[in-house]
Amino acid sequence: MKKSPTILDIAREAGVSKSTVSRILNNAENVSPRTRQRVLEVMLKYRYRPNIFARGLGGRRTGVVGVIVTDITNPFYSILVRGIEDVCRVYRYNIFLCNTDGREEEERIHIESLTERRVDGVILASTMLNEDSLAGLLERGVKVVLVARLLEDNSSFNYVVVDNAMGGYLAAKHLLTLGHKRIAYIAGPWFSSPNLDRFAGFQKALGEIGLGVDEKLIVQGDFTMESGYLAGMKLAKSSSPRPTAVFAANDAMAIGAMEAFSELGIDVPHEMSVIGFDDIPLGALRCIQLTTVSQSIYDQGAISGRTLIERILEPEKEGIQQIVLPPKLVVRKTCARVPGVESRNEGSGS
Amino acid sequence: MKKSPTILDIAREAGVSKSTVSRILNNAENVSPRTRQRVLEVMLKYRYRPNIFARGLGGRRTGVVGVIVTDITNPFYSILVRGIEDVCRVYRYNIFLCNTDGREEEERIHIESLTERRVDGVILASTMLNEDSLAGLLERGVKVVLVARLLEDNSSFNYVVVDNAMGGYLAAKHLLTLGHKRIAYIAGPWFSSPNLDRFAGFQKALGEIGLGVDEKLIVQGDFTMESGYLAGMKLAKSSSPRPTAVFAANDAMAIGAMEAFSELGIDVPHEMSVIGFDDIPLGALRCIQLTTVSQSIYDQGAISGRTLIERILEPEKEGIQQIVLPPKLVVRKTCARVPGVESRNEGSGS
DNA sequence: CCTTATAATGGTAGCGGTACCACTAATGGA
DNA sequence: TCCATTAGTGGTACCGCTACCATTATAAGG
Repeated sequence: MKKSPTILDIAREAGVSKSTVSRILNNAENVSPRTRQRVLEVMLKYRYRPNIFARGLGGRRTGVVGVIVTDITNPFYSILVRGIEDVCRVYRYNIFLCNTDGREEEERIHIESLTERRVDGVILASTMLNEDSLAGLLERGVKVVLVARLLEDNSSFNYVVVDNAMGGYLAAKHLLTLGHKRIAYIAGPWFSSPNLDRFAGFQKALGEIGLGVDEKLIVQGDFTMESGYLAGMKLAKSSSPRPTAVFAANDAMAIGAMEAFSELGIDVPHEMSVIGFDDIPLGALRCIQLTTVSQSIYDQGAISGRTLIERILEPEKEGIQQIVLPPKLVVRKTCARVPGVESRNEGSGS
Repeated sequence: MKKSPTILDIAREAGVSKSTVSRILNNAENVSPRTRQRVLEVMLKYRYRPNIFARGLGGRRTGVVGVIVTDITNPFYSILVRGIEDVCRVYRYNIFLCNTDGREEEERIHIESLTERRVDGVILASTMLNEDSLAGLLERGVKVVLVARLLEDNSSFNYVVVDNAMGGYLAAKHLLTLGHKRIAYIAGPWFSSPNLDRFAGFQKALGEIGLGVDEKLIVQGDFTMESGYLAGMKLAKSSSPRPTAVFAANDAMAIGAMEAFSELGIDVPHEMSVIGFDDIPLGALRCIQLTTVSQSIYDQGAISGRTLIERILEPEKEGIQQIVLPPKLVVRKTCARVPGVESRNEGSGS
């Protein structure tokens, strides 16, 4: 293993001083074209790359950000990360990828490690958020952007989210318009702000026509397809009378539930309407055709990446950026009108 | 923004020298328990974290590896990366994630950037591989592991792959056993070693019973679902007589093709058998039930991660590790016997 | 021709650690 | 009692780079 050449090696070989080479590395103006040319040739010859650790020692920016997600295997996160990576690449930023599996402890460890590695910023998309860790980051001047989740007190954080309450409202409204009254909710964890907000929107829509949420029709999930499957099973078997529609807090759970219904021979949409949230590509498959509330996942990633890098590159702009994107209803084929109900939004039908 | 405390701040506060603090940081033996205790308290109080750049200057290991994939959005890669991340976490290694979209140029840039950041190793899973970039890595002592792809001359590289030729053979054999004769192949890019090998295995199986591959039944794809869809369309419309079965070089393309067949009203499996390769979770959905050749993606990630870190941590072990995993046929519901053909593997049937 | 401004370069002190050597005080053996 | 040993420290020279100041060469102005 050859030792990497240093700035001194290059300087000697080119017959100049370290300073001159350093100037060229940093694109400084005051170097004669001839010297620059000669030094560049030597650099090329030795495949010289400046030692980033030596550079970083000066306390300048490191050109690295951390991205913390729950599980990259989940298409939601992989698309989000892709959006982030694409903008980072433009700015020549590298990203550290961290999976937490929703465990607060893992998240703490990752944040510590990222701090230690002196990242310029962190994008947080994981389910749990430990406010103490975040405080530590801010204290050290590390820029932070929350994406697709909120904290109780967001006042001091940059964030990018969809209007989850509105999304939940849209979903519920769609089902209500189709005449559904007994609507189940497959929930995500209750410490998750998207779940909370989607549920709030759902509840609001029901409330508007004087309907309450039946607690027996709320089934707990954790945003995974498996949990959706289990929830679907539970809903189909134990609740009587059976709900005519299900609003799942995300697409993965909606699809999981549909797996269960399919297994039990319950026809979607005619015996059971299903609506999800996220609009992951999977839902668009012909054999699924999931009606859902769309949030542009990639865009959220890209926007959060841009927000973060702007904050890093222009720290003098102190303003906090808080972006709320509008969700959109995507009607496909998993929701149908309740049999025997006229096309009215309200009223006692049946 | 507070300036981070340095080792000197801690030393002063604790009334000792830099050296002593450094010893404690590195768990050296010769420090009295009382001093250690006192210094640790000061560290805790100031939330001291050693500056990794200063540490790295000494030319020691950085605790970071790069992972280069084609597209993290592709479930194959996200599962692979997850496997890698999980073992890296155990060793407290961080990973830089890089997407290339299959572009050689992007890959070159990423490798350069990783070199600059002095990663200890790189795991390459991207479609293109630029041998010059690799040479640069090896030259600098950066450990390299190829995963799920090979080079023409692999002699000097660590790698982890499945036996793709065997997988292709298995797939073809399965279709032949069901009586298929006209079997189409939806190909990946031909510079991709998995595609090449899978095709070779496919060809071999056909050859064994005296069948050749009909060039008109080879349709070009690029491993994406969209390309599979297009290939399926082309196959269904233009080839006459239509093939009775399709072997797609990966699951994504197989599912894409099934989308096309579904759109055209071609029944899978009764009018068209489909077999894929990879065994991504999506294929196990009830509405897909794709018969496929399984390679344990997660394990390949985990094994390549372990291989890499072992190479990094024990550089004295010079041996090169080359691991070939066996593929496994997973029979689900997208392949059926050719109508009107008896249960014979060979012969002129019909 | 000398002075002064300017462009191009060299020299060197950090940045925050680690490694290694030097020193001190206490301990033990002769 | 004295010297050798050793555990526990402190001191300092790097690591490779940047920032800043000093120096030299060159050109312009009087």
